[in-house]
Amino acid sequence: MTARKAGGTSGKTATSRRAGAKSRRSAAGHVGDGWQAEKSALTRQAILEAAVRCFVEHGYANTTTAMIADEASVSRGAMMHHFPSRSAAMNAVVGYLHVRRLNEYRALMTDIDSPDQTLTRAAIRVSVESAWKYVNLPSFIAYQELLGAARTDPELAEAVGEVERDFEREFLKTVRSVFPHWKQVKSLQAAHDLVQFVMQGMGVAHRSSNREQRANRVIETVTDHLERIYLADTGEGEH
Amino acid sequence: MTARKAGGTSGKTATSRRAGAKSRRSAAGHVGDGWQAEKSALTRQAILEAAVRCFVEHGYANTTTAMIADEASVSRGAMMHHFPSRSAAMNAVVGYLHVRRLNEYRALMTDIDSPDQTLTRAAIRVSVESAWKYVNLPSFIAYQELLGAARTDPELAEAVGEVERDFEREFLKTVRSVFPHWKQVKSLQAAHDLVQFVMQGMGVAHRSSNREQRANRVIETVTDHLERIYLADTGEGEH
DNA sequence: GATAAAAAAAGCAAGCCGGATTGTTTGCCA
DNA sequence: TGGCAAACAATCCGGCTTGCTTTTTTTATC
Repeated sequence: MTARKAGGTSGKTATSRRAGAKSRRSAAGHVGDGWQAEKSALTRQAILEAAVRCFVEHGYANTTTAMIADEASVSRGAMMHHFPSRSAAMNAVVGYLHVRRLNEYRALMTDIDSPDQTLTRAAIRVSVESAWKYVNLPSFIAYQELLGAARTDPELAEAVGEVERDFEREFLKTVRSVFPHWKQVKSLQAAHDLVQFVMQGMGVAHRSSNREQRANRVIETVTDHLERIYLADTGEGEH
Repeated sequence: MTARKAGGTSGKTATSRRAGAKSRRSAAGHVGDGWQAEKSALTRQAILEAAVRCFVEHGYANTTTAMIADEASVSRGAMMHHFPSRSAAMNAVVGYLHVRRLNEYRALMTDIDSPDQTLTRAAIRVSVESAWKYVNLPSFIAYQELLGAARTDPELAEAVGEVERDFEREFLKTVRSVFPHWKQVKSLQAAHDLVQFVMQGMGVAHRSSNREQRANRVIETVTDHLERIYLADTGEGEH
């Protein structure tokens, strides 16, 4: 804060001359208030995206603030300006990833064109495959890094916990909108949970042997299962 | 890689390796025989166990060598004597955890007394619940920490990858011995994969809301599924 | 009321410092 | 000599401070 003040008084003459030159532009172009803020927001965004890339490549713990700044092509000072501390940046990434992976999941899910009246096995399968694609996305991997770190970091845990509730709610909402013919909310929730946990489990099982092959088999199995549940839900199985 | 050599094979049998080096001593004075080596092995063990506790409580990344030494009640010098570098210790922990969680999983699984001729639904359910218990064990959590770190740490990745193959093989072997009546290896493998991934997924989903409740529901669902597969395997479902 | 000068603030760059962590070295002891 | 203890050196990272440039706002003057 003292630094702010000290910096302000300096270089007045130079500033004044230039300010004169620019004021014309300001009057003519009427750029208005915002474009500094806009640029700022752009830098912010760049930093957050860089952070995600760093998480994916180096992991949460190995990601330093300097690394992020470098990846975002901004100085450490700029980084510091936008996020006064490392944890501030990390918390911001949590929020950024929240909306990003929500969007990406929705994008994957709404690719499924489900016939209006009935749910085909093909549609179920595509949705399961989408979930698998989802957990292989950078945004998921980065979020997983945060989740892992949050286990032993109270501050991060709070930030993550806060979005987690919202996330699950939105997640389920998306699924329900994609599968409107699925009547029982209860069984849909159960099905959704199963898929999510399986995919999450496969997602974090990086070093399993034959990962792809086993994933495909599991996808097949889960599709079978979902189809059966679905038929029980709409068909004879009710109650 | 040099660390790999030093610590790699060690995890499983610290004593045996050391015995080789000290053969003359063990040949000479049998009472004293090991006592130096034995004490050494004891310290080693204490360090490894302390490391696991640290992983669980603070996470892999936040665990320092000093922390481990303190938790194990040994000096940093002693720690350094047994494991010349941090990574050497970490690689050793991989080996230690490998045998430990194998044992723990077996212990959980062999608690299931399955009737000799047929597999009851109750037995299936207990096995699924065991898997759930398993992923909540400290050894699993610690291993998960290592797995996560290994994603971006080549050296650790090699150590983990090495035991991972063996682990999966032993895992499956255990399941087959518990469920000898399950005929088709293929479908048993698929079932086993499903259970493992689901549990792993739930295991790492620390911050989910209603975790316990949802876990129970998933356990129920998976039990249903397994029972059906099993019946298809042994019963009408040809082969 | 318009306009130019001045002040303030915002964005950004770079250097320094303290703390933490790791690995080394030296020495002690049974 | 093997097991171990403690001081030591080197490194790295995060946060703080300082200072410069550009933009926005205020103020004083015509």
